[in-house]
Amino acid sequence: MQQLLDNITSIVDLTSQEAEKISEKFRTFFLKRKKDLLRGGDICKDIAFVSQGCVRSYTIDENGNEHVIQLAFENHWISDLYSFLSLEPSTLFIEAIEDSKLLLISNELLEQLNSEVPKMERFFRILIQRAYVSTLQRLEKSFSEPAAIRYKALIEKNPDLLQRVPLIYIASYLGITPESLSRIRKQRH
Amino acid sequence: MQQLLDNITSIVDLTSQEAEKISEKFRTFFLKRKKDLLRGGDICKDIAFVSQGCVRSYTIDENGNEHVIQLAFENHWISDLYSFLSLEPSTLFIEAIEDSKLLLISNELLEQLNSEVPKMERFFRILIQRAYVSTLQRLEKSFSEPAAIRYKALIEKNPDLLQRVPLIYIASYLGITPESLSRIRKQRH
DNA sequence: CGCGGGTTTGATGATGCTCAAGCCCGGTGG
DNA sequence: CCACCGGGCTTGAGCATCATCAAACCCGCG
Repeated sequence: MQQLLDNITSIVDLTSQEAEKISEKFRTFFLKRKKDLLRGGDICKDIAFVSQGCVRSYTIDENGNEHVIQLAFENHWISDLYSFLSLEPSTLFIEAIEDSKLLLISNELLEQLNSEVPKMERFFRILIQRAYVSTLQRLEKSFSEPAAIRYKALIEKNPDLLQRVPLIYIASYLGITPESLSRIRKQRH
Repeated sequence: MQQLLDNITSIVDLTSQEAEKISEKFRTFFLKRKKDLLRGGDICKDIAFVSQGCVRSYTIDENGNEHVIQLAFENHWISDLYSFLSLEPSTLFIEAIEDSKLLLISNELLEQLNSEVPKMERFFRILIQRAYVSTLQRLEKSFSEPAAIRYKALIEKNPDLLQRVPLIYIASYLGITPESLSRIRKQRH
């Protein structure tokens, strides 16, 4: 739980009372490898902070192909924001890649928290801003750079990805097939 | 200015005092076709609400190719959020496609506004959330669907695009070249 | 009238996909 | 303890999509 508070205070300051109010709204949840936190079609009732482990979100398109939207290691957040906020059925699946420990907060408790600790509104705004900016960059790179370069950049920025995430998910995150990634990896060095 | 307030109250309620405080922080700015609001390398000092006209943001990659990031008509917002919030030099250009009327708010005035009218924090959080979600969908579609289908969907959702935005920018927004878009348009009907 | 931006057309090639097959290896059950 | 899965990864052949380069076209506007 301290880990969560550290994550929040890296963006906004908290008094100990505020920290207390935050802590009591989150609940711990253990998710085994390959198990779902969210299934497409369900309503996404929680936002998750990854305390330990590794989690991915993905969609399944009309042809039945998976597309990894997000990869979240420790100290990152994951959710289907659209469903969480609109209360519409989700189009995303969220699944553990490793046995993971999550801290969850529900929609209702987040509403409460936002009114009790207005700073949290700011915190989440900044969190979402960063996610938005990085998604725009990801989009732009996917238009301007071939997959080989995006792969190299991804691994350099995140070396433990290779140890912890199967290549099929890395390929999907990059928007290519496992076969293409395999061929990319074979080239050069 | 009423247009701006309408846009805000479509998401959060405002008292007339709050509306007043908001109005006085924005300034009107006319931007001629082909003129820049922001140049890459500069710091993005304002967020813009498009009151009339049409504006685009784009990057220029290492090879000198432009990539349209955003297209904003009336009642939409545009900025380089990354630069605006971090005060780092921008990587984006923002340019008018049509003669446009913008309402601008600077970083400092927005800070003030956020503290005077805390609802604005909420408003912008929701605005950014929506932008984030739609960018994620755009990314996923660009991985899962060929350009021809994305083009069709874009035009159906936004028919006046064809009247108002040159095809080169539409192509770029879709992540393809003008030549490819031309060929897509030639096929089927 | 001619310039120039936007669009089209054609030829060729790169990137990445599909389908099919095989390999490697860790886990499970007999 | 071994045999046999089965998931993850690789390899190959052929193909779709889209890019590149070069040229021509169209048309509004100075």
